Amino acid sequence: MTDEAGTRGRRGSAATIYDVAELAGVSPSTVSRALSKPGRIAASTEAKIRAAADQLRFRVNPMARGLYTGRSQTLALLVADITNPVIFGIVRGAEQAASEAGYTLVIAESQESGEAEGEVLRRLVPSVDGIILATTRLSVETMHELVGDKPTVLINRDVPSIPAILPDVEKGVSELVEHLDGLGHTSIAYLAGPAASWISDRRWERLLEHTEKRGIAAVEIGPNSPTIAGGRAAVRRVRASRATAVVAFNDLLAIGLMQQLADDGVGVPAEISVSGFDDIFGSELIVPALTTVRSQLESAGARAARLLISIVDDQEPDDARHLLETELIVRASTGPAAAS
Amino acid sequence: MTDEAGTRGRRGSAATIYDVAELAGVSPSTVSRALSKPGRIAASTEAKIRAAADQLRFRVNPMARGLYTGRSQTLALLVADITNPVIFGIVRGAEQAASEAGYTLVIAESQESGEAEGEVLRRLVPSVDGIILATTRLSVETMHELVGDKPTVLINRDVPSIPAILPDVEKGVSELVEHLDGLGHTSIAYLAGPAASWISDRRWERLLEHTEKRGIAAVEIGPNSPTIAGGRAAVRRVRASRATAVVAFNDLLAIGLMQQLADDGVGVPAEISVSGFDDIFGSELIVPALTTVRSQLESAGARAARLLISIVDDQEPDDARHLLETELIVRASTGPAAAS
DNA sequence: TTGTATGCGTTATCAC
DNA sequence: GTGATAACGCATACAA
Repeated sequence: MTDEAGTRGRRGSAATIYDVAELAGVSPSTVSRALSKPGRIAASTEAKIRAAADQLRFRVNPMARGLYTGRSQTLALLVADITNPVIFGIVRGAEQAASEAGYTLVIAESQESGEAEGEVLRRLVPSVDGIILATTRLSVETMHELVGDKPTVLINRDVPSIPAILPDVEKGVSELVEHLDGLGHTSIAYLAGPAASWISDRRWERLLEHTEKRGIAAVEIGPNSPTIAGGRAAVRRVRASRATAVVAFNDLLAIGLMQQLADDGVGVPAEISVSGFDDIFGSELIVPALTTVRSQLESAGARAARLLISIVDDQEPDDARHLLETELIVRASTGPAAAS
Repeated sequence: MTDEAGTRGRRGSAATIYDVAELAGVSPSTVSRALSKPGRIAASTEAKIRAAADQLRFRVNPMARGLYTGRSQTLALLVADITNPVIFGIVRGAEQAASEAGYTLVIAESQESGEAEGEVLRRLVPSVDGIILATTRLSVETMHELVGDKPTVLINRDVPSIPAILPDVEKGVSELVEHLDGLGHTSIAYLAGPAASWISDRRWERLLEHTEKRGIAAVEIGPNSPTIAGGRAAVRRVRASRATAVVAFNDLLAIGLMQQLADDGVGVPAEISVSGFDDIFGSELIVPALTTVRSQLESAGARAARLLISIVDDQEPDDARHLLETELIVRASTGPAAAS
């Protein structure tokens, strides 16, 4: 057993099936079969081939395989902002599901910019087998133009004819409104997300529905950048609205708002109640801890990846358009309405 | 100008340079040249070719190109835990630097497990041009065996003969010890990170150096899982040590410790001072806000990517082993030593 | 400047 | 069960 397993083909390049074939004394096509299919080959020669492959440290060249098969075993996940904690769950879930199925996940970020998103997508599309678009800002036409007929799954956005993983906004929002109603609030301000955010519109719609039903006043303030800075910037309009409770599009906005309120000496929840969406890392750290509507982001990522893979592999997509449950997490940032 | 730009080669597959060549009335190699090189071709034919390519929505097949060139224009970044906020900066910096240089970044996670890390790496290595290993747990031998001669850059770990981006622990730690000394602390506990963490050892070493110099007692407690749960679990040993100040390996540990101390009714910083490393999102949200040593993680990611690309492209690696500055951020979790 | 021929490493189709 | 051969799409060496 020679120690120099690095006896590669020529130069310093990696071993190919030709090298393995030569060492094992068989033909290259037999090597290919032995390493792809399990038992469609004589056990003895398969053993020889495996030994030779090990000795040469053979690894199949993904590009050669991909050129022939037309598949890269790679999926793309496009998100607006990697540093937004909401994304974690999605990323981790998608990454795990992808790698369990033997796929590699490429994560790309559009930096909250529609143009950048198009650019990134254009570059990525040719080299992946499928695409997950999380909270995209793209118009429907642009989306279709860019992805073409490449399998695509959406997260947090509903476009006809494109499979999607969507939250069941309904349950969480109804619980939230019920909670605020129970605390005596009669006027709620909704701090909206970005202008093109499908999910922000859905949240607002549901909120409006439930406040109407309960005879609570509701006003939409926005659009806002879905960041801490965005929340801080919105404080003036929030206070001007005289609402006794704020529902922010996401936790980042809510946290920014609370920080600025604290700086301004406004008590939360004594003078104004604040709540958000997503239950990000940090929401239970802040003081007062944030009341929020949690979505199952981790399953969203995993489900999106599994759904995409089933489409790519031409299987029966079993759980398309299944909704993700949401639930209210009550913490300390919401309290009884201030007597006005 | 026909509207059906989708007139592809055969079936529904994408257009190739052959299709473009036919439409433009030139040879495939001319198409290849026109689209790779800028001006090494007659302007008139180049225009024709571009028009044809646009009409057919031609996109070069990355696998065909890669098969020939041996390059995938892809880099891998391996991290222990995507959901750890420390990683954000690294990921974002690396992603930006990579995509600026025309590279795609694949982010993979080892879930804090050495075995998983090896597995992931084994799968990724053949399909990327280079690798960034952030806070790896792998042994030096395993690392060499897995990456082979593939260009590699380390973050937060120093291994002879492998380029690395390292923090200058010195400055931050000396400032921290000086700060604690100034507050009258005479006994410090270091809450260590995982057993195989190079960076945890460096922090402890430096800490020891500076406490010795100042005549302060120091004790290492650990190893600990670098998570909130790890911090909570360590509280008993921390209190048993009777140290008046704790320096945690990272902010997550520090936060967990503070949460458990709060649950136990121990005042921070009144009874014990707590500090961490990294200045993650959440550290200024918690109450009391966490005193911490910040590293420039975003530049670490970007620098690692740029360094790796310069190696892959065979350029002069200009800033190898340049250290990243660290600085102390004083917040509310550290205060005067309790009278014992 | 442009066209022709060849090879990158793999898989699938066809003989044997 | 195994070997020869063509094809995947692109980029280069060489010829024209």
